[in-house]
Amino acid sequence: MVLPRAARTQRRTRIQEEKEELILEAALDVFATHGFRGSTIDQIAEVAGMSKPNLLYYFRTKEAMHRALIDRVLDSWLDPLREFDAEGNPVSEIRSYIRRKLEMARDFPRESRLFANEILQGAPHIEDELKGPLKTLVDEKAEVIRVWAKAGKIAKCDPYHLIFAIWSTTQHYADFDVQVRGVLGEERSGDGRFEDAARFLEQLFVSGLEIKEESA
Amino acid sequence: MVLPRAARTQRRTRIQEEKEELILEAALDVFATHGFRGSTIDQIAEVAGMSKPNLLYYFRTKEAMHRALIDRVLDSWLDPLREFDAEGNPVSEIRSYIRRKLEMARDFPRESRLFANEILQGAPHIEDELKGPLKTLVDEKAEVIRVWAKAGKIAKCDPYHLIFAIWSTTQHYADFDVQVRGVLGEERSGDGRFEDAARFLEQLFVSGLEIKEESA
DNA sequence: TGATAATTTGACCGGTTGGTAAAACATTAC
DNA sequence: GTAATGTTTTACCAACCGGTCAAATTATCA
Repeated sequence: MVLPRAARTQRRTRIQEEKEELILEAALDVFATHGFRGSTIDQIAEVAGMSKPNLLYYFRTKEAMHRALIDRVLDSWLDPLREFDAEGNPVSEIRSYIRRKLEMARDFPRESRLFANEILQGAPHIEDELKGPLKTLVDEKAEVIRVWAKAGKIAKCDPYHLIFAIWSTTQHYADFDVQVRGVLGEERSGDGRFEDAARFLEQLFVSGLEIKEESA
Repeated sequence: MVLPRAARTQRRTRIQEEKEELILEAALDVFATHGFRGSTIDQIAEVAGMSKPNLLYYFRTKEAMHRALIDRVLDSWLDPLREFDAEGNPVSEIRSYIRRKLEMARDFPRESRLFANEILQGAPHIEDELKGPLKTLVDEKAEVIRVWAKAGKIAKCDPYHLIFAIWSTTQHYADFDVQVRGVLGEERSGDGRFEDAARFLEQLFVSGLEIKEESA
């Protein structure tokens, strides 16, 4: 008997495990480059190498696929920010946060674009996550930064906008990759651009947040 | 007699002028929030308040509409960078470039999202512009920055990545607006966030590019 | 005013879209 | 091995998509 996916309560088959993995991998490809509305189930099915109805056997709707993908990716996407350590040295914490975010942009550009597409289009599917878990996490880390600034360990600045700046500058290399490579030209479009970016951004943020001795 | 749009060689009617304006306005709305593939002609027609065939009387295809929009917007989008003055004071040039870009993010978020969508999805319609006029302009301004750095007027840095950083941090407030407002919360989602952002970014880039006296 | 050209509309078309039904096929448990 | 369950496919549907057509309507101007 064929049970609708949602009704299957527990115990997933080996095949289920494998195929769902395969599908989400394909879905990431497609959603990341075309956004939700611009993607078609047929397209995902083709990338996954299976028929559309077969795909719909594992995820009953396009929405369900997208949901599953977001859920899986969002968590790991926030890991670098979670690792941000209140006890650590402020400058090196910020420096390594930048580096980690840049590594993610380099190694997981599709994940970055998945969110970028989603947020650009008004975040219709992840509004709750934005205002919930994400906001909570950012609030927490912003407080850490605020305390650092107050204690005179880094320059006074708005911690939220600092976080936004780190997000935008690093994710830029994933989301706007075509533009970056287009502008840099063929010669500079190798992986070296990430090292150059890391060097520049670390310099920018580290000197940019240094304490200015106004009254010593 | 009804002439196909492309065959009309010159002399546009008042109505043509008005309607084309109306359509491009509506198209900007729709393309900016859904991307090219995610947008439908019906949708644009509805926003423009006219029937689909009527809309197609002015622009014969969806592509033509998108093309016209890109052409109209791209030029003005690059104005702030063009104003970047080699003769001016480096710090104040950079500062006012940031401010102008931030003003555009505030006043023309749809235009920003139109490009963001396009580039995010691989820039299928503007690849030539990226590698042509845009690259040329950036090359030119990057050279200006390089000379400034060489002359010791600002810190040594990769000018291309500096430009990318300014683009990404400022456009972030247009492209990722939902996220920014979600994270800042209701209280801080007023227009004040742009002033806060301006203050932070000017501080970041100005101190970040200050000369460090290593050997005086 | 009337002729002429410009604009607008409703009906329509072939292809694509998200999704379904049912039967064929494969796998597993006993 | 066989029965039960899990998986895949073929055929299909209604809604939507980009776009066409011809007729109806409106604006322009001699």
